[in-house]
Amino acid sequence: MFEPVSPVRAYERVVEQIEEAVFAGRLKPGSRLPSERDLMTQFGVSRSTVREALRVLQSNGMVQSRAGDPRGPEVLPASPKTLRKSMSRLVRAESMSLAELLQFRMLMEGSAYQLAARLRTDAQLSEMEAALRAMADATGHAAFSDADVAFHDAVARATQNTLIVVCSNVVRGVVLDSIADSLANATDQQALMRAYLKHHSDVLQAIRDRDGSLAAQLARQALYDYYGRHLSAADQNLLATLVTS
Amino acid sequence: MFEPVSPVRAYERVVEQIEEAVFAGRLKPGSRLPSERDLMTQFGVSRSTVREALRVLQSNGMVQSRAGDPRGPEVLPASPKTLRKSMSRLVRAESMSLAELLQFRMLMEGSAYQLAARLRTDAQLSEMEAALRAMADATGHAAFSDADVAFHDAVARATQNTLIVVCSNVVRGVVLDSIADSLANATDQQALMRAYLKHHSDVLQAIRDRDGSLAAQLARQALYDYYGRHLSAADQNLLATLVTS
DNA sequence: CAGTATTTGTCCGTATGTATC
DNA sequence: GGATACATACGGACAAATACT
Repeated sequence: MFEPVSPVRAYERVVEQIEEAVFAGRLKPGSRLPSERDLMTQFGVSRSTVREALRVLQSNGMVQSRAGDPRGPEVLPASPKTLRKSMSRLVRAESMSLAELLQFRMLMEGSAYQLAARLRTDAQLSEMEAALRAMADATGHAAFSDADVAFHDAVARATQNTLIVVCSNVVRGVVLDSIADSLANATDQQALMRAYLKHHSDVLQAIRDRDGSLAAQLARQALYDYYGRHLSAADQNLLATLVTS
Repeated sequence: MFEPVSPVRAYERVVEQIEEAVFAGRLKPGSRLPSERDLMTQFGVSRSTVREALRVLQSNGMVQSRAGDPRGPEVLPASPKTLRKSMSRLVRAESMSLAELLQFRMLMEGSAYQLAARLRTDAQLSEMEAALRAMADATGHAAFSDADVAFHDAVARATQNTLIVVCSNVVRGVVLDSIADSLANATDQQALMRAYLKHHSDVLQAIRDRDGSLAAQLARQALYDYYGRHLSAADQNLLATLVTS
């Protein structure tokens, strides 16, 4: 019948009002909020309350205040930064297994590559080719990994879907965090890198030909070959069936 | 040669330390933080600084303080609530379109249904059948929607992948947030619900038969038919090609 | 059940470092 | 370089809310 009520703090109402003004467009990105002292009088609350509200808004990536700036706190444009932060937090807290992460990444990147093969522009194709050359020219593992990130990022951007870009980015980062040391200490590192490079070259050709299904399958295969060794036999079998799906 | 430095506020360092303790498992969900006065002395900062840090942690869903509780702020378990909040924010700020959201959901649920068709147990199949019956028996829109959620959740759980469960849940919630009013005010609501129910029945049969590809395609088709009307013609064309992929 | 002690929520005042004009 | 206004951080204070005895 009735809903339980929770007391609404003063700082929360300040947050709500400023949030609402931003969403309604009355406060555009780049514009400035009144100073903390002005906000005190406008909201009729103390300085501490205003500050707590500003800290919350800052933590959510909506405003940014700098000490001594007479123009007041800046209203920031919406960005997926906080989305990435909260997703990373969740992944870390849930302590998900590497198999789950890798499975998710195979599904996600498979879809991403399929879309990218259809929607990519010539300029984006050039970006991917440049990243692939950087991978081939890379001497150390760090440079190779950076170029790899650039390649995947170019593909994700080609999908023109913010969520795919962010999710791919986050999951890739978490996977790397989990087994970065294993990769760096691999005995047959050179052979792995060559095989990985070959995979990317094949994928790129599929994207060039706008063959989405092939690109998706090759992308899943590359992930499986590169990371699958770190899984149990049972998990390897499960993921192997995903490659050709 | 040198990296640019940005001043690190006192409250941020407090946040970092508490966050790190939670991630490292030294602070488990349900346990209590020291009182604000104890935190003052432990961190060597003023009470305002401690409070700003606690507000940030509370905004991120990691702790919860209640006025007058001598046990101190409670450490909360990880929850996808903030993930959903930040994603909704991006949509409201119009830096992410409904088309992107729906596209992502079609990819995600397609993969989920494919996996679920392979991995589902008989018990999970029974859950889905029960949810489908609840949808058929539902009188109002609210009950119908609740049963729909239960159905999708049972499918997501059948994948045995936490990330898929969470992401599906979050994206579904954000989509509903965006167009809940449009759905509730639809003139041909009854017809929509009947068509939606028929789709689910077909999908369930595919899951029963362990036909992953068919289940995935039917799931994408259901989403397109149910939500596609809210998109522009160009976006509809793009998503239509996704259905049969 | 009531009293008490503790904690949070909020306010005020002040000192200090900083960015802009 | 100086003046001004700002954010940062500190300390003290009181009322409301909560838990425990």
